[in-house]
Amino acid sequence: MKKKKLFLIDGNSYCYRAFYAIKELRNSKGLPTNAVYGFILMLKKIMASERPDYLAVAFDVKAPTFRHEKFKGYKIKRKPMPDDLVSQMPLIKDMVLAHNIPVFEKEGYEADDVLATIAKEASKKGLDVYIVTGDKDILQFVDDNIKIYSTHKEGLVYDREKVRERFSGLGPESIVDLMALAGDATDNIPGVRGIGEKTAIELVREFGDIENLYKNLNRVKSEARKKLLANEEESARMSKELAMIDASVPIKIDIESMRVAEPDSKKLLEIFKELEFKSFAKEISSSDSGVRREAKYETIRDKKRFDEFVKNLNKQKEFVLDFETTGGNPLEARPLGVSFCWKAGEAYYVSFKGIDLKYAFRELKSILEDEKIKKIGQNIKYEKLILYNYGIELKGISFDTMVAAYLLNPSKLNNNLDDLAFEYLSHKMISMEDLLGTGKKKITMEEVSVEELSEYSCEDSDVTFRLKEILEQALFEKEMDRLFKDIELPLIDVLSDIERNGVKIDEGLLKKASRDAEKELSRIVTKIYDMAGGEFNINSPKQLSEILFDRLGLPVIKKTKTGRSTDMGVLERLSSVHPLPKELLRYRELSKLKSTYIDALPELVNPKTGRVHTSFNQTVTATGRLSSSKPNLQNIPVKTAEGREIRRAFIGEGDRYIMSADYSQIELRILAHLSGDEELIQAFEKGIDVHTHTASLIFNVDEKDVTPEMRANAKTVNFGIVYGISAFGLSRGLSIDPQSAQDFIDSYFERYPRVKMYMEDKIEEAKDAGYVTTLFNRRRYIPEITTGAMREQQQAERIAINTPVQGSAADLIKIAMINIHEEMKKKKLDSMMIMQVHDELVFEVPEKELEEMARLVKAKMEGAVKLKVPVEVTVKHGKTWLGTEKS
DNA sequence: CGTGTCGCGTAC
DNA sequence: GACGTACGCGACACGG
Repeated sequence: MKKKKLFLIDGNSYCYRAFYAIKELRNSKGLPTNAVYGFILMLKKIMASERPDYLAVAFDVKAPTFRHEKFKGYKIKRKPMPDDLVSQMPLIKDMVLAHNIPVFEKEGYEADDVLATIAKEASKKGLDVYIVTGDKDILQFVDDNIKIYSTHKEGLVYDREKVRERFSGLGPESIVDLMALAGDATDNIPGVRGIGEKTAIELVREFGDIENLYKNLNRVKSEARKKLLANEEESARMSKELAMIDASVPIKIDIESMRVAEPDSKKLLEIFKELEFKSFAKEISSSDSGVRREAKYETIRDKKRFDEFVKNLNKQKEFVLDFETTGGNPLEARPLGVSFCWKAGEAYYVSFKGIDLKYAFRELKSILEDEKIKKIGQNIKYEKLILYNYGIELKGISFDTMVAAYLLNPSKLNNNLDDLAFEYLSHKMISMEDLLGTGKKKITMEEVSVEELSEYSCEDSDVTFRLKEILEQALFEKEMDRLFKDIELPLIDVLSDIERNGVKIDEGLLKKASRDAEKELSRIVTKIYDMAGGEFNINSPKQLSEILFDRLGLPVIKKTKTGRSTDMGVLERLSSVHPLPKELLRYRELSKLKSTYIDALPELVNPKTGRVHTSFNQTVTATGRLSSSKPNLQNIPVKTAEGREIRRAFIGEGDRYIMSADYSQIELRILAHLSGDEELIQAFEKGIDVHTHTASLIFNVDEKDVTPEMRANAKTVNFGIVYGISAFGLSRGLSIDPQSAQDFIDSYFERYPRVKMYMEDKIEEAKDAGYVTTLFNRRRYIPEITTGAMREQQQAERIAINTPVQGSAADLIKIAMINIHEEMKKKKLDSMMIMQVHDELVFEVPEKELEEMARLVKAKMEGAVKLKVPVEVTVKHGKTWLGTEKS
């Protein structure tokens, strides 16, 4: 019979190894986790490759060991364990224990001693023992049954033979003498100064051990060597004792307890979730969380059962609904079925393969439009948009799990149901991949069997229902229930309307612009090739930098991660040395306009409505702003005259007008409010142009003497302040040296002292609480402010300054949107809200409503929140988004 | 041939 | 590297 294998792991050695092998890693709370992660990987690897029958881990105990007692001069030269590793040690021990692997620690002993003690015992019992460590001194214990498994070198296992090979013929019994002479830096054994491993091996081979060596010191050939040895005899003898491992540690050894067993998956899962090790967590948690195990799902496919179901649904106060569709864009997607849930573990799927869709919607309409029957969803805006297509207006939205999860942590990348289920319910959902397959065998939603789709959909609804309970409580505990109920939930209705409305695009104008741009681009391209001395791909920064810096020999101004920068700033500076960069700038400008706007916009016009319907995402930005995509309507050019022309293509339908309403200096006003700075508040109260005012303060001149250049500089400083200014950033913005920028900043803070205090307060707050908040208690966690490296901490400080300002502005405009939307409905206006661009709202307005809308919008925007400063809104209108005149 | 990353540039 | 927040284009590298 083959001998059973026992693996004994030196926990500390493993921890160090893991800590340095895995680059920095933290969970979202800022807790370092890299060593735990690495430890698990190594543990898994050894389990998989060596298949041990028994396993145990030993750790050093942070206390003076017998070695300290014995040798008062035994000074700790070893660097202390890094703080980020110290904090992980308990986690690692818990994790090991959760694997049902015993952990040994003994006060006054190091891990080596404990391991050796166990190894001797196990060896006696006839086990094949492997000690896993990076320490050299343990090699003294190698014998027929005990081998050392090195953590330093992959696959290196020391048996007797390997030890002899490594130390030129010397065996395990000579290790302590070798170390007595050569010492061991990693294990803090001094040895004899001036004697290295090579000399030590020679001496031990000749004299056997150091006792014999010192008896016969006169026989040492080299005089110099003799002197070294004589000088440090004491150190050598001490080193030998230090190197000797004590294999008689008084611990109880029960080999059977080390037998490899199944891990405690519940405990392990808890740890993995806390540390946010998603992949590990998924491995152990498949579908055992109870969601499906206890579930009763029903597929409704005939009319009789459906009619009964509708009666039942009508009795509910609140339920989840979730559509399965042919996918993607809600204006084009076709519903395949819909699931409902009003009780955990119970869900119903109505298949439109069995029930006629038109009939189903006719029956459901009154329920869906009943304000008093509450609706829950995961991204319920999607459900609302689907229903619009069938003339149903979903009312009574009471919860959205995606939005709720976003509020709880807006920095998270994903708030999809799979991730939320896993995070909050430890439930691994049926994935899209499970449903549709992958690669060549991939099918569409329509091809999925009704049974499978039903199971999938019911699970979604069920999970959404369960999530709601948890997220609702969490929002309440963090005092974000008002933000959720009063702002984010009502906003869903507003955003659905904006998206459905869309905006009319003048496709003819863009077609012509495209042809014009095409012509001009080809002219520029010819010129560029000519100047460059050949054709190349101008769009490729790599090829371009070869032309600029290699062929033309222009100076490299700035580097990127992967090469030499050719961005705008660089090209501008190069244009004084060579004519090519100027042409490139022109090319870049025009091709950007053409590819991103002129050609992209018409592609997104919905053929049914003749308009573009953007998606306004409510759960993307870390600050609380909205984002817009497909197309992004929030970055349509405005700075340059040529770019601004794009806005001419945004038009009203027929003879309707575009009306836009802008907050003036909203972020600076919010800064004035949040900081309470008298000087800044005064400036706004008096209606002074804030950039002129800042200029007069930092340049120390009368407001009437502020030159346009001074104002422009002050404007850049004002922006910088909001972004969490740094001398370097400002110097770049103003094209001046960092010292002069610092001078600007200093004089700014001198004149606006409370602004400076505000910034310091926010940084302090973020350090204390771990997060910052906005006017309406929107929260953003910034763990990097204490856990990060220098650079990250500085970035975190700027985030702490900027987020309350940017986020409060977002709160403000969201409130305005809700109030305007409500008022427009109440007054049954024919106008439509069609865009939001952070500090601007855009409407499509018939002529007869121009006046009323201008008044209404201005009043609601300015009055959204009462600040310590007046809020000003400028309303303009015109036939296009470009040609707007004051209303 | 699809996917992910990078450099770059647009907006507020 | 270097002042905040986004989205999206084209190029390119990578893995099937």
